[in-house]
Amino acid sequence: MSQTGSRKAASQDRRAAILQAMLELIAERGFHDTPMSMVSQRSGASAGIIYHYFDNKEELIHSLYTEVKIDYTRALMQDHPENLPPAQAFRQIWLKGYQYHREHPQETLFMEQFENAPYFEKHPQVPETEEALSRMLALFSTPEGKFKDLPLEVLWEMSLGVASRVARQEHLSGSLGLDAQKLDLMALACWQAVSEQPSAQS
Amino acid sequence: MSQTGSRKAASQDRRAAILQAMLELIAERGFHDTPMSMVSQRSGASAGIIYHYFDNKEELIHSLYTEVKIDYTRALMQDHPENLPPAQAFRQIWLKGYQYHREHPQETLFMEQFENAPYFEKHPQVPETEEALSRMLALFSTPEGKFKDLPLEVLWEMSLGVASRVARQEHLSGSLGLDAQKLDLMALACWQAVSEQPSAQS
Amino acid sequence: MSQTGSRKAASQDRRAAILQAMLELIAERGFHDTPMSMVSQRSGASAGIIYHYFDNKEELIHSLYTEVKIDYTRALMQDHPENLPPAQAFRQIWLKGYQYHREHPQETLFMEQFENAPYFEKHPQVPETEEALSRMLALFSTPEGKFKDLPLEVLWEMSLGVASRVARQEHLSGSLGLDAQKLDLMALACWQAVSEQPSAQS
Amino acid sequence: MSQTGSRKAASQDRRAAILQAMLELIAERGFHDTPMSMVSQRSGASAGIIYHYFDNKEELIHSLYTEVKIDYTRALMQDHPENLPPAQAFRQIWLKGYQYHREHPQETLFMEQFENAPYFEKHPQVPETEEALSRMLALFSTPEGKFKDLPLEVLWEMSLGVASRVARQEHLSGSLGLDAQKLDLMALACWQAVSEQPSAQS
DNA sequence: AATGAATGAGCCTTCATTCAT
DNA sequence: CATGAATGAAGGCTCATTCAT
Repeated sequence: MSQTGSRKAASQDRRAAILQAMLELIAERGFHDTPMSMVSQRSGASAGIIYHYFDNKEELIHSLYTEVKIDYTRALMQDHPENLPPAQAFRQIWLKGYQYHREHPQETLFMEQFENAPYFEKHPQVPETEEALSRMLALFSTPEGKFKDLPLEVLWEMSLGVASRVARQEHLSGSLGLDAQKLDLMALACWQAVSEQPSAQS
Repeated sequence: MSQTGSRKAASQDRRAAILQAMLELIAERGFHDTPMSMVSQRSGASAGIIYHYFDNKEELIHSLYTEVKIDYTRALMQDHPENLPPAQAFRQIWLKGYQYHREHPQETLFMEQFENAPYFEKHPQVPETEEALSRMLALFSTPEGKFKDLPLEVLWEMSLGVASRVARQEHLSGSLGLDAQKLDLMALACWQAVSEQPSAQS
Repeated sequence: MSQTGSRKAASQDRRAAILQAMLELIAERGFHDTPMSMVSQRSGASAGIIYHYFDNKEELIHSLYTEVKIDYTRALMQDHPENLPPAQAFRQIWLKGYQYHREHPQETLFMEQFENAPYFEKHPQVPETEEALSRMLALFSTPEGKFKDLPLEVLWEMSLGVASRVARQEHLSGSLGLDAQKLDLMALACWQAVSEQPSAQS
Repeated sequence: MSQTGSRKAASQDRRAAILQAMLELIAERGFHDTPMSMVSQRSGASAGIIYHYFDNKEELIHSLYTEVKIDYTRALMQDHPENLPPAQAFRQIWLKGYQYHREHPQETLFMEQFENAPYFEKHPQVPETEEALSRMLALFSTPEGKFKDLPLEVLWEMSLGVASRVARQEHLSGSLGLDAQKLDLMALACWQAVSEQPSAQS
């Protein structure tokens, strides 16, 4: 059984290596400039065996997306502070999102590409993400701090979407000079955008 | 001269037809799932003649990007209101941006894809866009209304970037139920994000 | 008539320009890397009009070959010395051949390529060449100086063939350091090869 | 190991079949009238697999040239007689050269074409050929028999160059009626051309 | 006669996927 | 399970030739 165990482990390693290779290559070159032969080479797996783990290239990419999305969601929710005023909670989550994207540029580029690719059938919802999202939302439906009355998608774009895109731009074009103070200002700006402001209308 | 003129006109028509076909197809299928043969078919031009108008596929796409970008910029600046309070000016521009994206989903999808494609060398700056951008910026460096002290790229993502991405999502996933009131709220939210707020609570 | 004459002259000029362009381009790039469009460009003739002068690319090349071959033959026979001892006559002709090839590298490269191209149907004999050849031969069937009893083609390769190939090599690889003395030695060597030697067997 | 061996053998066979097909086709039709699809068909290999063995068409042709050149060189040096008077040694080598070209018309046509093709960058020296050439030269720098004081390229054209071109002509235009006696006479003629003659008449 | 835009067959090459070993 | 040679359908692009103007 220990043998079976190690075989299984080796198998999981190989699967992971393939996913990792695909992730790196897509970030570097894009979907279509990433031939399976290159994934094979980079991952150390033979061309044939990849089709043992994944039905085809498309399915491999969908699997990768699911894994990355879960990883990202976990990062967002990790060490989640309980009992914090909404503004603070938002700030922390926003900063964690930004940090994730900065520390995982490949994942960021990949998600961006994937979500922009019209030839990929709509990816099924990732349950982990859905659940985390609703947990997050609950934090911001309190008397002390509410979101504006806008669709969830819009709120997302105004907050974590901005974090993602700014982090991606920083990665691609070098630094934008965002120090801790500027990051705080950005988190605040997003909070001002999504939250009900005391005396809004200028 | 009328003969030369009509020949020129026909030639321009064909060029435009090719660009249009490429635009539609990229929006529908993406760069790499758009073979030149399909562009040829859709545009009614023969496969060979495309290379009379464009050096190669890549150059065709770059040309398309330039044209679309200019078109978009024009839309943003059209009927530009002089002597408006910054908050109002911002609101108008934001709404025009949003409107453009809603009315030009293909252009929107295309720009998004193009700007996300790692295999496209940096496209040369489009002068029209640069100029419009600086004209816009001038509107928001007044005592009555200033932008937050954040890089231009960040401000863009928090404002017109949001308009683009929300419009794109609406196009892809059907309506998000954004009526005029919600759009106003969104424009305001973006303004709150990018502008210096009177008493920013911590 | 003067108009007709000048029209005819212009027409001939154009024809010549086309042939010249093709000659240059083939020498520089070879048959197959010489598109008709390039011939059109270099010659200043439109793509369409070329087919007014020549049936197709192949016929154009055959016409060029005929012209070049006649030109070459004329050069060989020009100022032909009468009443010279065979050895002297041979030397003069050989040197004229060599000189032609040095002064006309494009023609030389073209003839070489043409005669080596398996896809060109056998070119019909050029009468001018045939006639010149037999006039030349007559010079070397005298008691004082005879050719060896070998087929004409062999004698050709041992004499003017060598001149052609050496001149071509010099052109391609820069100088081989062939001064007047060496050229004389080469002419002599060829004469020794083709002529009956007094006491041959070493 | 026998398995690996046979796989290797099969692989070598296929490589050889591709080279052979290319050789035949170039001899029949020339480089540019030999599409890869035809090489694929003639060799029995699929179109794609050719690129497993060779980077591209050009590299395939260069590889072919190297192989043919080595083969030719081997033929020239095979059973090389030691301690023969230079005139005899020359005669033997010349005849072997001629014989090779007669027995290998495809190789002959191919080499001729290759060496005449302006679009092929200079092929890297083939070491085997270089070495054989210098071994040959040594035979003809003795008191009893010397070459004329002419560049090596010239001597080559006057000797083995002639053998090649005559053999090629015989192949293309049928027999020139060259029996053993005539061949001996040709070998002698070439020797007379390249060697210092006792009393060279002017 | 002259132009040059247009055609479309064909070329070289790539690559997702399969399958004999 | 694993390998990697093999397949063959495209894909981007070229170019000899035609034809509307």
